[in-house]
Amino acid sequence: MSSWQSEAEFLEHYDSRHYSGPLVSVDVAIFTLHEAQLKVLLVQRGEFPCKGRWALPGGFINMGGDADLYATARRKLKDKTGVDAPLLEQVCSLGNDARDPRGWSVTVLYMALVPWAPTAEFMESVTDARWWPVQWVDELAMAFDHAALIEAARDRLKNKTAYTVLPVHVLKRPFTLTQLQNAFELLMDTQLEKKSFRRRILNAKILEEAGEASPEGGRGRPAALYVPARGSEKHLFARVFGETA
Amino acid sequence: MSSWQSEAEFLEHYDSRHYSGPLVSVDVAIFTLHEAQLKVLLVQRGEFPCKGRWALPGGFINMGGDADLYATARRKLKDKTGVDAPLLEQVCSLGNDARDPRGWSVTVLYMALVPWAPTAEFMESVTDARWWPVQWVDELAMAFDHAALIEAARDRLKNKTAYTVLPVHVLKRPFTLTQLQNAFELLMDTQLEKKSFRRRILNAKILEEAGEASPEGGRGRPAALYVPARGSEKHLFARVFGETA
DNA sequence: GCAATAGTGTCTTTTAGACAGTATCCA
DNA sequence: TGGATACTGTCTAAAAGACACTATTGC
Repeated sequence: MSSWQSEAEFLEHYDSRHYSGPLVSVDVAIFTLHEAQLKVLLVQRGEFPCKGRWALPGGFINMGGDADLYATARRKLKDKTGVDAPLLEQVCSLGNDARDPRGWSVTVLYMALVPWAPTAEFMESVTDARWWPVQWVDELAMAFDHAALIEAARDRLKNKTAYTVLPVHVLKRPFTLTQLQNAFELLMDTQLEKKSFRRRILNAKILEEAGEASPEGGRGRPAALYVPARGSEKHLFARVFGETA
Repeated sequence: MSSWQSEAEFLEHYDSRHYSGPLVSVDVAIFTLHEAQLKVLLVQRGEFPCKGRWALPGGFINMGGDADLYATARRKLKDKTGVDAPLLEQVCSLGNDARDPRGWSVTVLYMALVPWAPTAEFMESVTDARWWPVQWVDELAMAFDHAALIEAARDRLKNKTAYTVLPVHVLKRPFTLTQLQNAFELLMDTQLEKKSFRRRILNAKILEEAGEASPEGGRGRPAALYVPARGSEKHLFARVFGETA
């Protein structure tokens, strides 16, 4: 093809404007728990294409300011929730020539888990964004293939909850084991045995005691409070949970 | 920003050439088993940048011909191995402003597993590609961040082998349980108990008997032969294997 | 018979499921 | 005392680890 003698010479003559590739965006499925429901943050698009429809927070990479894909995702998360470094991880990438009317486009999908409380105040200042129960997504007019993206993130969430302690990230700390079990149940969309749950979590030594609290309704025995121990995010159970094989 | 009245009008005036995003490529880490070693397919780059260095098969999306990212990956796989539809799945995407000297670039990484035999003949016609034992990758002059990509794919391979029957994809069919166990051990880089292995695989009912064969060395008791049953790729074990917790 | 490979019996250990039981709070 | 919530005891079941054992072949 070309006949440059060195990489330096090649790069000197390389002009990235001659490259025309697909559109690239980063989208973030941000989940939280509120009012005993799993909710996802959606923004109503103010511009074409898909103006007026609901979409995941996301957009193009800022090639000047974003050091990497994770930085783009983190920026999007902070823009909409005000929250910084909770759980934020890549789910997958999706690209084809049909998902965006502007042409071949690729999105890198991230998912985030945040406790609801710290976002509440900030969210009031973000007029175009709101939390929707995930079950309602089917009913909404969704932009692009974002309904499918949410499902992909939702699946990952469900799967990972079965062998990690991912749900600690949607609770404000400290929390009780009952609250944690509720979080697990909502993320996995299934009921769990109380005894099995507590045995599993406590035996793994991934929580630290942090006092005790009176029960939510005011009535009942006070519950022990916990915070995640250092490194608990990395704990992998050898066996998945909640399968009545 | 703009003031188009309808999506059709917006699209009519949209010119994708005004968009300047990151370079996007798809790279495929293709693994096989040969001579009792896990090997990865690398090609020696003939062009700048990184001319002369070893790289994963990959390149830009053909926006005219590739329907989606998977199609691009599949094309790359077929170009280099002649093999079509074995195991091919997305691992992750990696993007930053440092991995390619041409500027901000994103790669979508796939991994593939193929039996060695069907690739052998085709590979002779592909002069710039060869199988390298994965342990040797550290010693090679690798292009871009491809050493890191290989490690990411390798990690995924190891993890998934612990709760699926992924390794069936690197064996030519039919195979014996001993061959399958060897494949598991090479992909997981650990030793497995024979009895536990056989119990796990056979109880899961994911293999079908397919006659028997005389042992490889000519000596010894003949072994039962198996092929994967339909749907076996989707089988998920509830417990990871090979952990002496 | 021996070497080599294939395959089994069986005991222990770990951890989840089931579910009834006890503990501690408020009114 | 009773209702509500938190927490435990304990039996069973499933599946992995360990490892010695038997089975079938070629020489």
